Amino acid sequence: MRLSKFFLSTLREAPADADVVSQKLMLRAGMIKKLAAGIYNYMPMGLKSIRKIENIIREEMNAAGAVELLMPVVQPAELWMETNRWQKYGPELMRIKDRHGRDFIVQPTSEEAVTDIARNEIRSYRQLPVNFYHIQTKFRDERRPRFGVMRGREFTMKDAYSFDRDEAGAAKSYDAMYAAYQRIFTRMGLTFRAVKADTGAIGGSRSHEFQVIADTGEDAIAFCPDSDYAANVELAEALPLLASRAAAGQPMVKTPTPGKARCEDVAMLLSLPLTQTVKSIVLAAEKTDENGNPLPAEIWLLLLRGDHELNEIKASKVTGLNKGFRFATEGEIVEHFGCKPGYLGPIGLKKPVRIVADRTVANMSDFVSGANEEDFHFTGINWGRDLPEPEAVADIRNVVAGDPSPDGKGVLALQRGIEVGHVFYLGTVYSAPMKATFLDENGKPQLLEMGCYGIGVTRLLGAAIEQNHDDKGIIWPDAIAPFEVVICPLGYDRNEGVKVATEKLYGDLIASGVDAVLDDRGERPGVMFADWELVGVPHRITVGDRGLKEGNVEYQHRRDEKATAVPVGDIAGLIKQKLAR
RNA sequence: CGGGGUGUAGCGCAGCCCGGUAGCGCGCCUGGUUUGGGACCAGGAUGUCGUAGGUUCGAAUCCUAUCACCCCGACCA
Repeated sequence: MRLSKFFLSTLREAPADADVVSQKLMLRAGMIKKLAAGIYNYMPMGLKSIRKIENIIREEMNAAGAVELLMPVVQPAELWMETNRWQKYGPELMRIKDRHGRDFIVQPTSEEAVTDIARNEIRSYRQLPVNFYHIQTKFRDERRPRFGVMRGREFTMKDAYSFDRDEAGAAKSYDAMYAAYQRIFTRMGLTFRAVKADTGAIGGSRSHEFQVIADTGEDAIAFCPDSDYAANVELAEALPLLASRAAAGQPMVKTPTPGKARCEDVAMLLSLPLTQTVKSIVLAAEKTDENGNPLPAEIWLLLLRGDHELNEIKASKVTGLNKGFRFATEGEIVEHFGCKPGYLGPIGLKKPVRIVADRTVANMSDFVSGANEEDFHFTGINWGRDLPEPEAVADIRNVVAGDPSPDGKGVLALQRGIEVGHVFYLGTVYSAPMKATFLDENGKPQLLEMGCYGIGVTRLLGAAIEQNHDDKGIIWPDAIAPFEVVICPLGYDRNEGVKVATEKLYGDLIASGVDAVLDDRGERPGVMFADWELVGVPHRITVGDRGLKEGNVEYQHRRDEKATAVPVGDIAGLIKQKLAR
């Protein structure tokens, strides 16, 4: 591609409303333009990378046996009513009406549409398994769109849906997709990790997220450097840090702790380690009577060690809290504890509450907790002696670095990631309400077993940049760079020698299938270098009069400090070698 | 959704308090000189000052409404 036939529009300064580095760089490099909150134009330079991402995905999906089709962006509400998602999805689901007043949605995902296809088209077990996918525009009306294309409202997603005759088949389909995803992100040149993820209401163990590792990621990942254990912190199991409970060694004492509402402050005041304190988190579970009338909320006290954090997803799996909960109001807290937040604890309650201790807390002894009296804590608290054993002991905290790995093979480390893919076993959650069945060998209808597999195409663009940039701009991995190579001729418009050598080189590269761009603007070198470093093309060849006199051009990788001289005759070969062609 | 903030040229910003008919840098256009890290000189174009009302002789500036956008919060005892 000659730049004069393409379109490049860079900015020296990023628009003021850009919040993350990938968004700033994409805007500055002219890859995207914001049209509205969370809605972007993809400019030619951005689209080039997107197409490369899509093609890698497409090739690997096809190789894994999936079949591409295309389902519409606008879908009838009736389909979404069948699965009850019309009611359940909430305001993120964009709802529109046509001219007749009929309800439609703008698809955030396509389970309904694909299940509708499946129930109409799949009649026999002989047609199974099958995996349909498409790469299509999605819309989710995010509460707060941000992070550029990483959490936009409109975005492109590859979503695949497998259909199998039984769970064993679905497991195979799942494994095939898992393997395909490994290949896809590897080919893109990204550092990533497949982590175990929450399965929500569906349960089971088959759910993995593919996380691109980046410090700026929204998700926290726990992994074990000594094994292959990796899980989203939402899910990562926290083992008890105390194997057993030590015998009580102190009497329980009410201690003044004026103004010290946080565990850290109390520990410091009393010169105790933070690990000797217990924090109290009060939740409320709404209750209704048989007729569905609201009853007073049931109040729960969750106890965590002072240095630990509540994991709400884990809490939501505790029996009694699994129907939904919220944080208790201050009124509810005062009513049950007789005290304002800051000095709460399990001892001296005004009204009974249900108590859940984290696994570690359950094995603590001589610990410190609020006294349910403003400006007082108890020290030397012991289970069984000073208060009854907790009603329930559960894993309700986030793991922290240094925790033992759940597989028993070392300790956990934490890192941050950007979720770019998710593979998920669905079972019959869509096929059942939509009555998507096939006939088995005995002519009996059976529900289709499903799995779904998503890749955020446009999010990948941002994630790749978050992972690969420096203060000058983007540094694309070869496979998803808008161009693989840029040729910067110095004096293209006025030096015949440079022009001839450049044209020859450009012709050679194009003929070898290299995706090269020739900067034929005749710009000054500083302008060209700055632009292409911003855009992030990984390989640069500089053709200048000075080098040509020695028979050389210059090669510089975007990560190289300096250019190296390469004989004119060797450069095309060098590039092909670098690109592994 | 709650709180805060901002809307002035393609981008970044000043002007607003104290009303008098809009400016700076970058970019863009023309000509010239330059040409190995975002050149220089000269000339030039571009704004319904987010929108709609109101106050006023006069509104970017004051008032009201509205829209858009951004930030923070909604993991906490």
